[in-house]
Amino acid sequence: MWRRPLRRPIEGPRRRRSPRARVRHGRCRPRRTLEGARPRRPGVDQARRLFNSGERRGRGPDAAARAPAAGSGRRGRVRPSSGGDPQAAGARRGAGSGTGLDRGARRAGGGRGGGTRSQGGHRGAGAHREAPRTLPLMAQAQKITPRAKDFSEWYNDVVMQAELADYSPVRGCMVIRPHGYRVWELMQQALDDMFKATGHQNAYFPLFIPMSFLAKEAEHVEGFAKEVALVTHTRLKATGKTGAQAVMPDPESALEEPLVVRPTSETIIYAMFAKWIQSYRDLPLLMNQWCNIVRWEFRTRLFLRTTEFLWQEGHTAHATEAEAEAEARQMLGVYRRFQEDWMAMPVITGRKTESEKFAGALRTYALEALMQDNKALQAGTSHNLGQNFAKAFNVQYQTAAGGLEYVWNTSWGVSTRMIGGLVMTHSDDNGLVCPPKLAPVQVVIVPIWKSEEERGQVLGVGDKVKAELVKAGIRVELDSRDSLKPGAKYFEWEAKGVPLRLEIGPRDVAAGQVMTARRTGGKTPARLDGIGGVVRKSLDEIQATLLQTAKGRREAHSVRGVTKQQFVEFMKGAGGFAYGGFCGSPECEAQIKQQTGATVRVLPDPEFRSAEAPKTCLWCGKPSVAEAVWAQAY
RNA sequence: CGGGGCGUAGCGCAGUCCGGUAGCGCGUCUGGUUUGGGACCAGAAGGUCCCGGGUUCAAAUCCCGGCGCCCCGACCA
Repeated sequence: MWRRPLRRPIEGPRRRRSPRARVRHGRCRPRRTLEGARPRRPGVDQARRLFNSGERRGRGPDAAARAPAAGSGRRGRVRPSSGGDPQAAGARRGAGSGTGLDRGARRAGGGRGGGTRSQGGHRGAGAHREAPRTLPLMAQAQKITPRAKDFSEWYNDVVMQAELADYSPVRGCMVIRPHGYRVWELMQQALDDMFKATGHQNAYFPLFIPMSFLAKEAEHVEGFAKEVALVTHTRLKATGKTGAQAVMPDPESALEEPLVVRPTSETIIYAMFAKWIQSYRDLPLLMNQWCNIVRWEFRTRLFLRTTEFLWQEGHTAHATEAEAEAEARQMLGVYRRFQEDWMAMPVITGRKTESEKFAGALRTYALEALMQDNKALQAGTSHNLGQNFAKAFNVQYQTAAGGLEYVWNTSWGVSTRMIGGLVMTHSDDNGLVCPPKLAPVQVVIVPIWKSEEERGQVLGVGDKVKAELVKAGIRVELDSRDSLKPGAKYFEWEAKGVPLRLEIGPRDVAAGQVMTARRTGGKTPARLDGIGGVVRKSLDEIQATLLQTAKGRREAHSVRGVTKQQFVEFMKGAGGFAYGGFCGSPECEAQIKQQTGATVRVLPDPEFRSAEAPKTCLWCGKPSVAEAVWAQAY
């Protein structure tokens, strides 16, 4: 260490740390994360954060897409320390995995970056942490906070330990790690195939949009004004100072018109459509782009809401309103199919109310899923934009009859936020549970041996099994690391969500079988011959089971025909989806939000409506104009 | 913008009140023994104690000033 030279004292007896302790606020706005720290209780757990969750919804409609962020938060997980509770056996979490994660998150001491955080709250307590107890200290690898204890913290733990993402030094922005990015790639591939099958083509439009473009559609600008990032200069200039002040934007490089970093691309895309569309023969124009988006969010959460996130935005132009409406509905259906068949996440589809629709749209349709904490997550949106943008950007076409008409547009999108939905729909206290169709690793083979001879045997069998599964098109890993015991590998792969594990030990080799263990529970032996078929079948069953389980849970947390009083209690209690009549007035909507925290998630499509249409508004008692589904939302 | 708290090894923290040249757990690296649900022993590496000034023979510790982060509220919704 070292100290520095010093001199004079001032002194005063002050206790505590002095300087720092104060914060400066100034900017401090709460941003992202939420979690707070929580006092830990002695001994057992230590740090944990809590946070509340974030409730905030997104702005507009498309909010769905937004993701969260990270930056904030969290701190690290708990780590070992004291004895943890010995949870039941299985409960503990995998060690290996943790490793990387957490750490990163919190970043370096400097603190700066984003990381870390959190600790703050806790502090004080010296008490906690007790001395290392002898027990199974080892085992204390980090655990995942149980869902029942703190859902938000559990979510962060799962994301971090599954190595889906990590906090970055950039506030509000996260890093999607390889395992998480693979999930996104699998999602992209499935969706892209569906988009192509419905006639759409991919293209790529600029990240930067002239600020004036946003202003062309009044409602649209207003919807995004508070969260756009601007590029105002084109170069830096050395100041001669050191540290963070060493460079500054060169005043002489200021742009005459700032560029907006796209919060969505309607404006730039329709500006191009105006150029490409001349006649009715050019319609419909069906396009999609996969890209990143920036929306300056304060409170961010990993995947659910981050300043920058990845998504896909489809944009189409049609000759008639009916065609545009059909397109918007069709894509909503595509999303639903994807979310149910691939993500195994049941959704309710429907229309958004005026106050929740996308800024600039005529109508917004959305998909809403119920998470395990009984809060709704908007998982995707599809908009019928009417002629709003066509008029703003002058997108006209000549009709067969020779007239000139404005086109009808649609836009629809889903984002990396779906990964957050995937996590909150299926995962458990042992970590991520990933539906087979989207699992980066669908099967992991864990060999078990004592002697070198056995090692050679089980690895030999493992290689053969792996080859057979690869041939069957299954994503499989053979974990032959010899630095970890089999049990440690189980925890690690469970945390990462691998649906099926095959254990191969000397006894199995002798018996010509392998032991199969499902992430969703249950271990059974399987013959080596025909293992490919057995695995395929198991994966299909797991996929189906996850959807059924999620559906059952959603229905168990949905209520219909409740009175106003019951509704209030429902929202105050466990929460979930509440179906009921709605008078359509923004006042009722606002009051409900204020008094219960719930909002209208959607005015459900026919298939989700109650057998008997509600006659009166569940809140004010006036005649109902539409049935609505309320819930507290992300 | 108000309130509160925090910044020490990759991560979690102790040490700060009462100045004496930095410690614990986990993780990491080596070697050996292990391996059917988170291994053990031994050894090792790893820190500009957020930054800048000041006081003092001596500063993680005291004083002043910055920066950064977290939580609550506000805002948003």
